[in-house]
Amino acid sequence: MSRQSPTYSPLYRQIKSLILGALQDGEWRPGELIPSEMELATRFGVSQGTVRKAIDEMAAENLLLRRQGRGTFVATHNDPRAFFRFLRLVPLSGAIESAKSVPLECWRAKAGPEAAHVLGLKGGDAIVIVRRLLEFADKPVVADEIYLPGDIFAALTLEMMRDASESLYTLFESRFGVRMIRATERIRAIAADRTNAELLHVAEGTPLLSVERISYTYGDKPVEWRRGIYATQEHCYQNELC
Amino acid sequence: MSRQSPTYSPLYRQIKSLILGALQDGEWRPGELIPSEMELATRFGVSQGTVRKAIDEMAAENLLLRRQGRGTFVATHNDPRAFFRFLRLVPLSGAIESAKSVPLECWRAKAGPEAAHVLGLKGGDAIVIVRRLLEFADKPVVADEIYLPGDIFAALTLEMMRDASESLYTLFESRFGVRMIRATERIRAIAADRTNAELLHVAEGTPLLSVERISYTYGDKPVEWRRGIYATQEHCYQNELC
DNA sequence: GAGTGGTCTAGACCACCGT
DNA sequence: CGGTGGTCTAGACCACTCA
Repeated sequence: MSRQSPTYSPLYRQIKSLILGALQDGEWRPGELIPSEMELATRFGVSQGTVRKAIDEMAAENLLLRRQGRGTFVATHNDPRAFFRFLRLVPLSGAIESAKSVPLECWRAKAGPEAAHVLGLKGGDAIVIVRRLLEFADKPVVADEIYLPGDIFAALTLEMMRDASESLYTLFESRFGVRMIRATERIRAIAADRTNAELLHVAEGTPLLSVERISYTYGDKPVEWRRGIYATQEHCYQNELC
Repeated sequence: MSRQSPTYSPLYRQIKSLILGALQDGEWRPGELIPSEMELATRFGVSQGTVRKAIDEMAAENLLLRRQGRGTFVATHNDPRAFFRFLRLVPLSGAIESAKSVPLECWRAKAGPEAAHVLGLKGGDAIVIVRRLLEFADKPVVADEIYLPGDIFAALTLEMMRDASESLYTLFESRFGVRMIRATERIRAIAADRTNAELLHVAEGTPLLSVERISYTYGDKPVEWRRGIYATQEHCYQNELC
């Protein structure tokens, strides 16, 4: 007889929202251990199975990482598995190469209409722009230009990126408390202009991939706009369809 | 005290294997309704919850499709959701365009070393080669060359593909009983040669995407090797990283 | 209203990890 | 050894679909 509200949401999804909120508030930082399922169950006043289902979904979305016998951890980019989820470039040969990030420039600017739109800012808001190279086996393969919201990344410097042995996203996590959750990429083929030709050591006019990425953090908030130019003479962008 | 075998597999995974086997044997065809969770539970002598967990995983892998109140169905490519999982090309404008497949050629050949290797055949084994165009808004955007194992696709003809209003993969399902489960794609940038330039109505030398796909059916068996040439003047390859 | 998948609970036991 | 996540069960009830 009693009618549920039209926007029915099962209990485990409400629990999921609560855990998500705690993550967003920084109650547990990336890489940290969160309370056990039983603890969370008593905290939220539900059964362990309900907490389990909430965590299951969040683990499937790569927000949490379960480790049997140890506990559940906040996912982090400081982990090879997460790293290759966001860098889809692999050598044609199949060999395993380590990537090295070479920061070139880092400066402040005011957002143009396009950057403002993508990042959810107003035109003229402060942004930070980074240019960097990605090298495989000491050869340049990717030239990135990265646009970041100025309010969050005001303190970012070239030195910071040079000193960091880790990936950029790991740096963003540890220094700025921003964790990238997901991203969309739009890929097109372009011809190398003079700048890209020099950076990537290819002839002008060489076909290259243009990979435009928008990255989102908790709450689907866009926090990075990036255009990567990929040389695909000896590498390719690998994707899984499933 | 009793020690499990070193290759421990939980009950629900064994159930999953049984259901997978039934799918592979064609007990239920793509699009068909499979028995209810309770029926499967009694059939396999386990609880409903165990069957549920097996089906959960298979639904997550896009092998099955759950529909509340109706039942669980064998996934099929005859479904827009599945269709766009395998065609990642979208218009830059964001408008929704319907794709149209235009078969050009279809002939028999013997597998060269590369095709044989990819498709798990012996060199010289029979294969079927298809060339076709994909048009968006009546303009050619993709030129595909498709290599198929001859033993399975011997009966494939150009007429068959012309008559089929559905997608190629839907045709493969209904006429050949082959369902594509997953695929890998390797993307590179190339310059248009004369053939591609004519097919796609672009100037010779225009940068294009080369998308090489290997598609797998049940049991991770490769059953399609495809090279697509994508024109990205007005479209782009869109990918989700998560 | 009957049947389906979806949620929630409670309890038992197992596999894994650190100490 | 104790604590964690992982599995399995049984049962109750809810939401959805279709005849």
